[in-house]
Parts: sequence; C-alpha cells; structure tokens
Amino acid sequence: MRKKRAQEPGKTQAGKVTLGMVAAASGVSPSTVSRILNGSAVVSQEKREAIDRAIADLGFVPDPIARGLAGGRTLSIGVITQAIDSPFYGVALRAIEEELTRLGYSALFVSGNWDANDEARCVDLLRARRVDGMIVLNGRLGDQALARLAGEMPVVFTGRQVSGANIYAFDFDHFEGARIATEHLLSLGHRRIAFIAGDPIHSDSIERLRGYRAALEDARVTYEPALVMQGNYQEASGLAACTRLLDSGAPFTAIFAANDQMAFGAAVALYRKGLRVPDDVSLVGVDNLPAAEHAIPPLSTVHQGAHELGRLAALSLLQLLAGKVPTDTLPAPRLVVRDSTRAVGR
Amino acid sequence: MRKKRAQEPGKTQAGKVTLGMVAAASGVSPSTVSRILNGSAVVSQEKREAIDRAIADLGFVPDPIARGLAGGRTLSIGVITQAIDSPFYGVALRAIEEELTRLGYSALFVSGNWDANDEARCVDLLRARRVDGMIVLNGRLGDQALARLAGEMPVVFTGRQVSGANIYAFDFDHFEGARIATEHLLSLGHRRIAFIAGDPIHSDSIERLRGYRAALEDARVTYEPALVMQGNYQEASGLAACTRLLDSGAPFTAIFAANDQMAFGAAVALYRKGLRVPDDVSLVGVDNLPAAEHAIPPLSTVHQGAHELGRLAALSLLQLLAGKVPTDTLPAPRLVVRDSTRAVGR
DNA sequence: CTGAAAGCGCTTACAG
DNA sequence: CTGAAAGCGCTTACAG
Repeated sequence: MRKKRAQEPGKTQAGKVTLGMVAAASGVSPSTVSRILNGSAVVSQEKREAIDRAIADLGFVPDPIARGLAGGRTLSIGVITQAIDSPFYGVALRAIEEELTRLGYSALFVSGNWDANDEARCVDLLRARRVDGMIVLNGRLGDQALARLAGEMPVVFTGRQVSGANIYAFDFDHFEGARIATEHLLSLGHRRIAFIAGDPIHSDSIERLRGYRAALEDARVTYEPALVMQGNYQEASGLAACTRLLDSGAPFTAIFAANDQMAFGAAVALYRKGLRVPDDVSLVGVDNLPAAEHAIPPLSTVHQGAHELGRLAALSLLQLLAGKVPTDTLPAPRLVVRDSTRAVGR
Repeated sequence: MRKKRAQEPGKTQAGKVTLGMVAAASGVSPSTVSRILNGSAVVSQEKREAIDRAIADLGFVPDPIARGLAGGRTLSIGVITQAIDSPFYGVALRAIEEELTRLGYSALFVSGNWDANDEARCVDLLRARRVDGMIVLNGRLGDQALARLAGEMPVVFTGRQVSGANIYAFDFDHFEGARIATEHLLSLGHRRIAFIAGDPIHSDSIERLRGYRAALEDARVTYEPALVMQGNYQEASGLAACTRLLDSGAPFTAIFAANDQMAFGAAVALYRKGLRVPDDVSLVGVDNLPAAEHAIPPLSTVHQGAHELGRLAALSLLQLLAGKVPTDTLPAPRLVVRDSTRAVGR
C-alpha cells in the first residue's frame, strides 16, 4: 500500500492495462486499436475480432485523461449551476448526470452562486479542465463572454434567450406559467390577489410579473401595486414579503408567489399570524418542487419540469457536439391543483 | 469559429499558453518552471521572479489534464453521493465543493442511487478519471472493495465506521440524536410516542431505533412494537407509515420520525385525517433540513450538520493526501425546538 | 486498410 | 540549483 503517488517518468502505473498492451496482444498497431475504439476508420473484420477479444481478456479501459490530452476531447461536460443544493436545480442536475453518464460522458458540477465573478471563475476552471462543452443553468454570463465561450466549445444555456453558432438556449415559458397560476386564483373567485415577486435581476421574475398582470387584465381586475411585494426566490424572502403584506393592512384573499420556495415562506408568515391556508387565504406557487407535494397543506403550483430541463440540456449539448442543431423545447407549464387554493369565501 | 475539435498531433490549441512558453520567456528550462509551480525544489530568487513575471505576463494557467497524465495527479476528487438532488446531502455537496475549490481541487460528483452496483460503477468511472481520492457519502461499498480502493488512493467514508491506512471514516452520533429527540417528547409529558423508522439496511436506522428505545427505557416507558412503523427515509414512506399507524387505531400523542423527510410525510397524513400538529399530535424529526424551518408548523428536529459533514469530508481527504492522519469528528447532534412539539394535553 | 512517428503539456529521475 | 531527456497513454495526419 503505497501512499506516494509519484512515479518516475515512464513508469506505468501498476496493473494498468494500456492500449499498447492490447495492440501487442492482438498483433496490430496501437493506431488500429485506437481507430476501433473511436470508430474513426473501417477495420477488417478479422483484426476487429482479435482486438475485441484482447480488450475483453485484458480488461482494458481507455484512459480518458490520455485521450483528452492527445485527442483534445475529455468526454466531460462542465455544468455551471447557481447552487448545487438548490431544491429546483437539484432535480435538473440529477437528470443531466443521468443522461451524460448514459452516453459515456461525465459531468463536472460547479456553483456560480448567482455571482458574475464566481461564474467567470467557474468558466475558467472548466476550460482548464478541458471540458468538451458547457451547460450553464440560469447564468449571469454577459453576451460577450458567452459568445467568446461558444467560440471555443458548444454551450447550452437555460434561462435566457440567446442564439448563435455553437449555442443552444431555451427556457420555460415563465409568462404563461404565471398567467395560468393567476388565472386559477381568478377562476376561484379571488379578486384581491397579492403577488410575491422574484428578484428583478432575473428575466423570469419580470416575465412572471407580466403574466400575473396579463391574467388580471384579462379578467378586468385592476392591478394594484400595493399587493405586489418584492422577494428574491428564497424562502426567507417569501416570509418577509408576506409579513410586510400582512402588516400593510391591504386586504387580499389569495397570494401568488413567483416560486414554491417563497410560497413556503409566505405560508409560515400566514401561520404565524394565525391565518390558515386555504381557509383564510389561498396560496399558489411555481415550480412544483418535490417538497410541494408534502407541504401542509399540499401546495397548488405550476409544474416546471426540472427533470425535463436537465434532460434537454444534456441532450442538446450532445447534439451540438455531434454537429447537429437541437430544436427541442421544454413542455408548456401546467397547473397542478392541490390543497392550498380554494374558492373565495367558501 | 471552428466546430471541429480535431487537431493534428502536435498542433497546439490556438491561444494556449504553455509551460514551455513561460520557460522560453523567462530564459530557464521547462523543468525549472515546473518545479516552481509544484514547489518541488528550491529555486534561486532571481529565476523565480523572472518566472513569476512571465507567468503573469502571458497569463499562463497550468493544464490539469497534462499534469494528471505526467504526474499522476489530477487535482480532482471523486465524490459519490447517493442522489445529487437529496435535500440533506445537497448541503454537504455544497460544502465539499466550496472547500475543494478553495484549495485548488475540483469535485467530480456521481450518484450511487443507493445501489451497490451503481456505486461500483461510480468507483470505476472515478478511477478511470484518475481522481486523486474519493469521498463516499453513506455508501454501500463492501469492506473488501473499500480496502482495495484505499490501496489505490485515500478514501473518506461517511455513515460507517471503518478504519485502515488511507481511510478516514466518521459519522454522526445517530443513537444520541434519536435519544435526545425522544427525550424531548418525553420531557413534554408524552408517553405514547410512535416511531417511524428508516430502512434497516442502513446502520443509522438501527442506531436511531436504539436511541428511541434507550430514551423510553430511561423514562421507564414501555417499548411498544405496535407504535413502530417502517419507512425508508423518503417523504412518501413517512406518509404511508403514519397512515398505517392512524388506521391501526393504536393511541399515541406524538411521533418521532427518523428523519425530517419522513416527518414531512407524516404531517401530510395527519393533515389528511384532520389532525393538527402540535395541537393533536406532536412531531419531531432528525436532520434539520433547510426546509424544516419553513414547514407548517416549523418542525422541531435534531440538527445534524450536513455542511459540517461536507467540510470535514473534504478537509480530511486533503489531509490524507498530504500524508497526515485526520482526527476531527462531527459535532454532537443538538435539539432544535420549533413549533411542532408541545406538552401533552395542553 | 494499416503502421511508424510525432505530438498533446506536463513531471521527474538522472546527471551534472 | 538546473537542464536534457524520457515518458505518461493516447490520437491522428502522413505515407504506404
């Protein structure tokens, strides 16, 4: 058991089966073995079989590090998420990992922490690791930096609409999601519907506010700024926003929170004031987090398929890598009615 | 903008600043530059300065891939988690990433899915990627496989007590955590305390059951098997277990769920039957997930520092890598009283 | 279809 | 203290 990992130059790791050994065992050159591995040339049936046998016999596994250095590919994909422990993105990361692993790639996850500088550092780190491509989830990268990056490798971007060669971007229809959530409340007879908004630095926050207003307008309900409170997508901000709302004295019968996390926070504020959901106020969120189903009461919300998001991101990047142009998009948001919403005054 | 990543052998990537260029610019050999980078030899002040300047001027960043191939180190650490989207481990992964990044390492996260085969595949994948060490969070790896792995590289293991050269393992005190949770309920006057257990395949489940029984015994309360329901640490299992409990007709005034996720599920079962927490039944969990604070009602629970866990895992692995013997352990579990528990019959 | 050769960007014994 | 050289395990133009 040697702790030292140092090795003399040229000394092969003990027990390591190399491509050269496969070549020797099957009586061909390393080049030929390499070509079989990569499918980069037609090889005679006979040699192919000999090589396959040797690979199986020796238990050869190609070394991704060496492949990376020699071939310029590492079979690894950089994934920049804002926080690896986000309840929403966690599900997406899971899906990305599943798809990538299934297709022989590895994912390198790094957290951008909703900070442009951190994100730039993530890009540098990933670049140094020679990832074959990057997936940026809801990043803050500027258009310039993004274009530069796409000049080096394919990039998939979520949460923003950008286009260009080597780039694929897609997003949920945040406007529509917010619209149907609000419409749901309106259809239950609510007229005084408060809105807890997300951080306006994100375009999705703006879209959701627009969706809320559009639904109101469609129902000829006057938009009331006093019913809109600012949050930042975190639970605590939902709690604070709802508390401010309550303290303001403005009457309302329902709350639409721009995401489930803020809805959970709002529920706590209501609970603290002795108000019950949905008896006293109806509450609806967006995201359909795994936790929404097991909240008290189970939360009505708009399903945004995080799993779909991750899957689509991984698949489109692989298409880009293969020189194809992805075209798939995310499914439309859909309302999930649970127990937190009820007809007004019932 | 070239999509093709192919490169002739020997053709350097455009714009890539290499160690050789730094050497040329500072008038020394590549070996010397390498030694400075790695601190592997004393170099004269004069050359050191020239090299530092050249590195800064050219913006040289060492290539981890090449370093890995040549030096046998990749500065990357494999992290096997059971599910990257776990609310509990998510926090730990975050901490691992933070510490590792801070110290110049990268984390490669893979999910074992609570499955021994998947986990073995994760190990192979990570080995092929030549990680310098591995962190296995609550793995199912057998003792043999673990010892073999530790023969190749340092390993940090959580959720199990194992020891050996190149291995560091630590765990929470699950027994004590369960004991203080139960004691809390007992101190509030509860005597008929139901227990929703975790999957007995995990040693922590067994420890928690033991802790529950020990507290009961200390208080001279008879252990009642009819009040113990089996779960699997997921929300849905807590819901199902609590429903079975309710349907069984066995009287109880409090529930201790072996983790917060099952406590959330149990709360839903109670809610569905029209029972209120804590008015009708008190509820306590274990973990202190971020969501516990924003549950309705905010959940009393036992804090298990997931962040601490991740931090300690990363730091101990780095110590192992440096040839040191880690000795730090996790802080003791501590009770966090919120709104879901109340004195019986009050 | 296939091999010999050069090269990826580093590291490290070896020999001053 | 420092350099020249060999080597890590592959890939890919080049030349049959």
